[in-house]
Amino acid sequence: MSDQTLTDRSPDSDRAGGSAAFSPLYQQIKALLLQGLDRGEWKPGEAIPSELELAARFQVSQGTVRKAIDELAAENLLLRRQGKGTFVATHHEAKVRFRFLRLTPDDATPAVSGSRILDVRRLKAPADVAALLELRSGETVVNLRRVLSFDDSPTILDDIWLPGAPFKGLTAELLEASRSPLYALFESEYGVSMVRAEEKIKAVAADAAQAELLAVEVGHPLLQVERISFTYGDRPMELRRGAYLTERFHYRNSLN
Amino acid sequence: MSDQTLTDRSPDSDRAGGSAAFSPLYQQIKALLLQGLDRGEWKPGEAIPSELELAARFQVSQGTVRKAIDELAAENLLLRRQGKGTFVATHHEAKVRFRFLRLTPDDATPAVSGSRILDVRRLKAPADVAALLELRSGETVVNLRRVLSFDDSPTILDDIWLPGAPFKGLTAELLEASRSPLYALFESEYGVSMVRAEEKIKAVAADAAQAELLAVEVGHPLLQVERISFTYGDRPMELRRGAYLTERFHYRNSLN
DNA sequence: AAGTGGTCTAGACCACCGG
DNA sequence: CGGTGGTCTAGACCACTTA
Repeated sequence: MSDQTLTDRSPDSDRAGGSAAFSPLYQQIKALLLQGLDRGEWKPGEAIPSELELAARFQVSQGTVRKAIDELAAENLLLRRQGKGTFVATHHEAKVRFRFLRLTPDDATPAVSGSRILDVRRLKAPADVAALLELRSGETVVNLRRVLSFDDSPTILDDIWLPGAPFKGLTAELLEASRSPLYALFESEYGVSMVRAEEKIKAVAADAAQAELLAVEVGHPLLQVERISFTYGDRPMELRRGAYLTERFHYRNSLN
Repeated sequence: MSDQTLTDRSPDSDRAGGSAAFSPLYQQIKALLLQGLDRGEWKPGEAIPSELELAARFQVSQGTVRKAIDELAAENLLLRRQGKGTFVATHHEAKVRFRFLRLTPDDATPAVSGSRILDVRRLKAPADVAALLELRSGETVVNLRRVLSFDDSPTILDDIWLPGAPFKGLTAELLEASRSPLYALFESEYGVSMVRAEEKIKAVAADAAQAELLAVEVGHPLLQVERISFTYGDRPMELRRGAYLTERFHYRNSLN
């Protein structure tokens, strides 16, 4: 957060000029904060500077900084805590986990969960994966497959693809040693913060491989969830293809 | 919007008292606006009074009204249009329709859609339906079933339950005569605005009835979507059980 | 008591829309 | 041109946390 290149707002500049694209000050502040987050100036879980300090730094009023932070907080990139400060969102919290895992038990019984890694491989990205992750075809990716169980019954089959460069040194051992959720691991081990995701959902019939791993017959209906997760600059950083068993679980969603 | 019962904010009142629940002024304004919307003071598509007028009416500053409206706009109850005014959200708009229908063609080809009403009945609410619609068991409900087709292939099977009282006089003829989406009809004919919904999604196997209507074999995987829609006071006003064919469509979702 | 975010005000000015 | 929402400021005061 060194150089601050706010658009000149004197009467002769863009604001009064008319034709140039008009960008409010608070949007420029927001962009600067985003840059700071992206380059890791403040790490997940840490506090960013106070509103007054940022206002002084950017030479604007507290209200303008406030509006920028408001938007970032609404997007769940920042977390405000009255009396304490404003903090960078992190996946190292129980409540945040259900923001991305929408599968919920039909009855509210909390379930014991377990993860079993099937394999972790590095390979050249298949064309479809490369396209979705915005990689050049032939670039290295990490492919990770696992089974998630609840109360000892296998429920989720995940086929996860990650760009190779940011995830150097990701091994099965490392994954098995970690007890935190995957996105928390990505955050603390690789500095990759997942901020937003898009999902496409279908109902499909289980193929032979899926049927065996989930202990159902071939043809059994499965919820197929394809997710692309993004970091700060809307840069795709994970492709995840999941197959969910939905006998005792459902995918919940809110429409606003 | 007649009586305005804002909490006294003098030094001796709740704000300084300490123990009473503290509610910011703008939240009280928001609640008043919500009341006005609920009682139909301003109809969907109409403009609400300007910020300055509301500020004068409620004896607060424009900024405070603004913050109340900001939240209602964020929840999609109101729509701000610079230079024109603030409008009550309505389902009579193409863009709003895809806020509740999350099924999207895999390739972006726009599809011609058609609706066929199977039947419309009035009956005493089954126990599960009554519970979800927060009705006393035995109260009358309207049950409506239909098939939605895209490009002439049946794709969505809807089983819709509505509380009988607000939807008096709903008939198959009326539905078939209308070319607007269901929620738009509810709005203009029955004064019921759907504002928010919760969905629970599973993958299931088609039963005999579903298989025939959707022209697939029994056992074919279907996306089963149970939706409860709410009006202004978070009052449930529709239970919808849908079965979606997802060969050429998918359910899209964004995780923030 | 000091420092943080949260509320509220009053006023100025800008961007956009319509007559 | 007047009216609308949108931005920005400066300042006061409140609520909450920590020490």
